[in-house]
Amino acid sequence: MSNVAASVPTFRPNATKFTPAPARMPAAPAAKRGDEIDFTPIAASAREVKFHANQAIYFEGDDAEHCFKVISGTVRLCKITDDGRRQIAAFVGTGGFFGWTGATVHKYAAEAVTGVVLAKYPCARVDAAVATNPQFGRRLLGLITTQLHAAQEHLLLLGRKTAGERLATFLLDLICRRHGEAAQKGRLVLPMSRTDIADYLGLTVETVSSTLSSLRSQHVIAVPTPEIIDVRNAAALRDYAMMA
Amino acid sequence: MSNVAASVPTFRPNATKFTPAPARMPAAPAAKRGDEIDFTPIAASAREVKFHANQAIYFEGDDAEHCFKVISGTVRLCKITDDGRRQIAAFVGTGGFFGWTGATVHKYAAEAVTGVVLAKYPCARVDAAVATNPQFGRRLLGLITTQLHAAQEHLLLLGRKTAGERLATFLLDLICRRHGEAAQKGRLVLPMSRTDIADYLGLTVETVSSTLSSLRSQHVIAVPTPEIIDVRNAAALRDYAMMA
DNA sequence: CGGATCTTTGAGAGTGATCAATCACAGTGG
DNA sequence: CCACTGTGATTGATCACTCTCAAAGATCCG
Repeated sequence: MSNVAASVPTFRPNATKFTPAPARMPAAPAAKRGDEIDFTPIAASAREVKFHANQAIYFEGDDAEHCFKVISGTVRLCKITDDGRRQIAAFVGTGGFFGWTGATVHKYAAEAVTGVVLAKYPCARVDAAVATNPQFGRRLLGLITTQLHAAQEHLLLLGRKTAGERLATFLLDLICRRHGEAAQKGRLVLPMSRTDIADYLGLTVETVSSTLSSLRSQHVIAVPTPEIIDVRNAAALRDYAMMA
Repeated sequence: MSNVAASVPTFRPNATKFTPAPARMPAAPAAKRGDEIDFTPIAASAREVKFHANQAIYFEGDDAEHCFKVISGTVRLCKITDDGRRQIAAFVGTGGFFGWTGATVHKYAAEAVTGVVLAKYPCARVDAAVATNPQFGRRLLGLITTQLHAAQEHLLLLGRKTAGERLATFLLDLICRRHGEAAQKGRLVLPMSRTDIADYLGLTVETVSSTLSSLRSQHVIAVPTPEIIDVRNAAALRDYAMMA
């Protein structure tokens, strides 16, 4: 099982040293969200680790020794085919949890999108906590269930939506989740590249770019810099996303 | 939130009365699989219910009062857009579990593909069992985690694979899961229609049909009747599916 | 200022969708 | 018994959305 596909850089030596989540990720105090999990039952076994942008956190097929909670930054979870095609299953932002697998190995790779700080927990400890602390197990179950629902929603996007609908849905999702509260309402600061967006939405970079340009020309959004998107007409965006 | 999309029949009055999973689903004694769950902790609260082919079990948005285990037959889990586009997130076969949601409502619709017999469990009971019986919670967590991984694998298929690869992957999956052990190795008895397959794979009926014809003309498969597919060359099928 | 990476733009090509028959089969009623 | 009807599957022609290929522009950093 060749995890390291030829063309996909997972540990770029020339990446910035660490860049602790730059302006892209304002240092807001990680407002508690409903889908966030309380790890106090296993807090003692936590260790803090850091990764810089585009560094691999683990590969698909690696032994599942640890799972992680994002303290700051953004992580992508992805699968890669032998010929290099990549699909990003999810972006995990501050407060998010990933890396849990019932099996002995990880089923997908995890990579840092920005510089990230993570809390690292031994899977064995998590499993033990589940087996002894029903309340903890219940919360973890709720978290994984939420992730399953998100994945199913994404199936609809990848299977049945057009490029315009995908982009609009993506932007609206970001507005809702608001990784790192932007100062102004309607302003999105994207932590990820166009390539990442394309691999998340099942499109090519070129299609992402031209679709954004199309939205821009209709004054639905403005793109002052590539990583900043101002939503000028949220209603039109919702129409585009095929949502009531 | 209009669940009942105009063109999609969810409760056809002219459907066969019950047809308890015909030849399509041989009455094999549901060999225990690893991803099956033991519901003895809440067995007392179970009730057996039946649905005939194409009958809705619940709609997206319905109150999440029950979850289900498949005793016999096949169920589809799907989402439908306002304009009628449908995406099937998963097929659930004998022994499978569905309908669990941490939230108060179901996040997707469930419909019988064939005539099905289900064991029905109150969500509240399941939740209570999770909160009091750590072993049960642990098993349920493992089950949902497996479903999440399956969904993520499907994301790769919908986002990055060609029509041929999708069909090949689908057939190989069926061979592995082998809903109802077919007598002979390599013979698949499809419980679902071409339309269902198309909505599962993010394609149209026509593309599914012509892709199957293409595989047939290359002697990779044989299709004696529309619902029977004999895999003649599994190796070629694996090549098609882009798998090592 | 030069080099690398990322983004944008545009022209052309191709896969899968759309549109339109035809076929196959089961159930129904004459 | 057999035309009639309705549903689902198949096939083919055409279309279009997105990909591919190519190049230029933008930004960052040395």
